[in-house]
Amino acid sequence: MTNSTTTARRPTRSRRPSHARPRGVARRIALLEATLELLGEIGADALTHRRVAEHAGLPLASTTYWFESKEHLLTEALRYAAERDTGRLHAAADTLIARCDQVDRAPSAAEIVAVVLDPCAGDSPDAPAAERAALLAAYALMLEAARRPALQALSLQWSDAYRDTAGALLRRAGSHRPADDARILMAATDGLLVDRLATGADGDFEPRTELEHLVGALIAAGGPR
Amino acid sequence: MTNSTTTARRPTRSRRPSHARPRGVARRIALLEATLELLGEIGADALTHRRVAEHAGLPLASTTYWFESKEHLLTEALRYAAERDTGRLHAAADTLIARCDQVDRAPSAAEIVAVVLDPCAGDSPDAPAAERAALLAAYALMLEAARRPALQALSLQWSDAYRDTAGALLRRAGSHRPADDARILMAATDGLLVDRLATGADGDFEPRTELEHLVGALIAAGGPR
DNA sequence: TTTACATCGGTACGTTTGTACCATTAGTCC
DNA sequence: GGACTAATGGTACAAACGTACCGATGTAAA
Repeated sequence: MTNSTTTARRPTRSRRPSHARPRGVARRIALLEATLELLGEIGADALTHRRVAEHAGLPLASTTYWFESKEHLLTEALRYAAERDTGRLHAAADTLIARCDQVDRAPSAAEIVAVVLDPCAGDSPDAPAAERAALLAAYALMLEAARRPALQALSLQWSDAYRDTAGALLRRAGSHRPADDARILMAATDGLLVDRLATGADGDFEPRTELEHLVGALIAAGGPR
Repeated sequence: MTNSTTTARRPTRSRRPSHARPRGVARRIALLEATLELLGEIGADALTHRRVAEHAGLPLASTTYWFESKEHLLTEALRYAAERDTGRLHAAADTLIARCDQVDRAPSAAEIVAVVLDPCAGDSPDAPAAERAALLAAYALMLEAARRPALQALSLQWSDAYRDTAGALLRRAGSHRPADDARILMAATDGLLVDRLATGADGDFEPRTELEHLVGALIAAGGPR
């Protein structure tokens, strides 16, 4: 809401203890998850301390106790989301690589796309809604990052991690320029998913199919030539 | 800000005259442009009536005179942006098609990418900053669209227009599945541009080059086979 | 010239916001 | 078990918000 310099009554003591206790850490995480869920459900401009606290089932003051400001809360939420997602991505990629190494074969386009799409798919029972919210939250934070240097560094890391992983898979699949191809694949993935959310075109096309075609085209390109 | 049901003092008479006068229309457009610029510069959650009015050099009341609510303002801003951009895109595409028809040749990958990238590039003197803001505004509205049906219909139109135009160009360039390829091209474009903004990786890669490679790969795919 | 309505800008109102404050309670270490 | 600090939750406040209101002013049709 940008209530910039409201009520500077005192020199703003620096909350944040040096030795957090387990229960406190759990609360902190609950707040981060509530932030991400709300970011996806109601959007960035409707996100308030009060709503985050309510969604997490915690008192209002817990938000400012664990995060110095709203900006700080957003930054930490992005960091949290990035770490969780890159973790999932790496795990999926490692599984695929192991499976391929076992029988000494290259990963197929479908397998690569499945890995890239995996962190979004989630494994919770209510996947569709959660997936939707997670995606929207991630993209909202990306947009915020364009304006805030602190977030920018985080999304650069996130983006690099995705690209490295996808690049490794593409190289094994025979891509002649894995780094570039990975960048294109990630960009197309994001674009397709956002388009689907923004237009509500749920049945009109299947990102997975489109991406498999793309991966096939990228790998084929530059090969025979 | 979501000040939902504030001050319902009276039955809210329905502003908006039936016959708008030229000066009024100009003001309305000034407000829409201010909205888009601010959306790109400061983000959705910092966008307020007051800031829009100030940015447009108009009194606060003009915002609520011309737009019933903040939601309405956002909706109209998206409509305005979509119309302006698809207009530019069509113009660029028509020019290219005419040029190709004259000497009976197919458009090159570079030319197609130039058309697709054109509406973003703008022609104003301060292109970089303006382009940046326009892009951010567009993507912010896309994200909003995922939650509001009114915006969803608009972004579907926007997306379709882009896809039709790009598809027509790709077909002429020899694509065997122009509709799908166009969708991928648009998605990759959006993804690359957003990534560049979000990560601040300004010199690390050139979307234009990446996209030209992509178009080449898409056209080649399915051809010889 | 009158009439009707579009437009304008200043202002007011009640709500919601971000954040500070502070009296407690609950762990943890000596 | 006393002392220290982390953690908690209720409350307070001023700023900023969305939006309503209204008298003044412009302008096209009658």
